[in-house]
Amino acid sequence: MTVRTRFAPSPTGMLHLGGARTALFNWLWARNQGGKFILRIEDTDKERSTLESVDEILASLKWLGLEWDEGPFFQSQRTALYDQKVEHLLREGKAYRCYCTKEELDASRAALEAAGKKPMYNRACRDKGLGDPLQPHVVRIKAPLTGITSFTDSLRGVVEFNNAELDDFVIRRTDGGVMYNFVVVVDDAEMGIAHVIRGDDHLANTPKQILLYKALGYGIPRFTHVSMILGPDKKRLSKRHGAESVMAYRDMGYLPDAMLNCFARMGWGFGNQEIFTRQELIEKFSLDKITMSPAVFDIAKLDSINMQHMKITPDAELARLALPFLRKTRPDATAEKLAAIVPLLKERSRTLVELAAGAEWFFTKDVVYQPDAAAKFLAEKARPALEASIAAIDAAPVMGHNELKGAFTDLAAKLGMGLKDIAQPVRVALTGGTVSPGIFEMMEVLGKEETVRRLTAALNR
RNA sequence: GGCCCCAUCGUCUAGUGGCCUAGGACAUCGCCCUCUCACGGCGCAAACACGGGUUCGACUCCCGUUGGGGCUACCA
Repeated sequence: MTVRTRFAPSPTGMLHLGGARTALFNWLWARNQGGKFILRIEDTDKERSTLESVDEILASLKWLGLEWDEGPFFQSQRTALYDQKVEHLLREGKAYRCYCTKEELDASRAALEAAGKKPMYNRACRDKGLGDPLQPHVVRIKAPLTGITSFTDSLRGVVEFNNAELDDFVIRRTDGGVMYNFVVVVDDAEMGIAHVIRGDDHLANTPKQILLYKALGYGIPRFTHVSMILGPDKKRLSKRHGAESVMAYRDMGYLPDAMLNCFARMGWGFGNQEIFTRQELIEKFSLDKITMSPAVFDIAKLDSINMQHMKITPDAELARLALPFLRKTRPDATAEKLAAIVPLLKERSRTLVELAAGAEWFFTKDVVYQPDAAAKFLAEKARPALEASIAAIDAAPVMGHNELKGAFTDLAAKLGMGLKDIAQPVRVALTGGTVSPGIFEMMEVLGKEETVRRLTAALNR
């Protein structure tokens, strides 16, 4: 039987890091097992669900490359199925209509709480018969009062809950809308999801869902509850912690594969390996190596992983990915030109944003000198070095960085100065700043004419 | 409050009773390389939350405490 997993976000906001990791684990397991990955949008909350969120979530998954095989299915379009299932439960006496008002419920709950008890529904309507379907009502599940509901989590083993803890929870609202715990069961069962992988915030919901699986006559799936991702303060990652949406990381210049690698390493390990390609992740992923304790997201680690991935990304591909960032300041830049200098940049950039920033010097026509840099390295005393550099380049038979370095080393010796006494003025002349790739590599890609032009301009400024 | 889950360096983790003098990675610090910044190389510092058991032997198993997280809605 083919493995079918699903990711079922509710469109009430952006796709955040935790959700993306859950999606990744589902996707990885499906891919690893040669199964199907299904996308389902849980938009049963009419109040909070938005179309913008749907678009954002879809775009995020696409950017990450977590392509789904079926869907997206929208629960808002499957109400007929849910109603049919609710009626079925009602007919079988496994659910009942409840006519209690909000006020009655609140009062009852408050009383229980005051008495130090769990604020559950008092089950006032449980044994009143089915009642009038035309009167405003909710439908509640008739949960067992005693006994134990247990299930096996593939990471934690058997987890047990006392049925006395379970409530006669609402499965359909007064307005006819169905509730999460109900639809998730109907859909997972109807969609053939035999393996539910989700956040462990759903662990305590699971017994309720088991009740429903049984009441509806469905087989119980295998559950794997993955721990949450926390912020630096060990609280669940949220807006407070700054960037939490996947798209924010795209905009900060991180690679999709690096994001996946980072997500995977939070809560999953494969020996001491740190860097995984997408393909390796698929091949090596297994549910039993998932860790149970929550992980704190560390952007410094992401930076490091991203740099590693940039190094293994082909230059042309990296240029294509970085181009949009560079275009913000250099609209005339092309991927071809950028690709030529990517080798000089990829080793010293943690993100595409840094890479694009590091490429500025190549695309500028007139070098803009940073005041401090110019004052320090383009002062009058730099004139001999600069003039000698121009002469050396003019005389250079080839503009290869190795040859140039040799020529400049000889030059420095002849002038009785260190290479750095020449290099820094040249660097500032070439780029306007003091931080850049190696000057000889830059000269090589700039070419003799442009190199001399920039050095001359610095001399005549 | 009740119920459930979790607990190894600052962070992510390896570790499934002896292989642990607890390994790796990131970050930090130091050194080397060096035309700047990085990369890279080498190195220092850094953890089994606590208390009881079980066992010849516990990071590993059990119980408790503490800490953190989650659920407890006509949210998902």
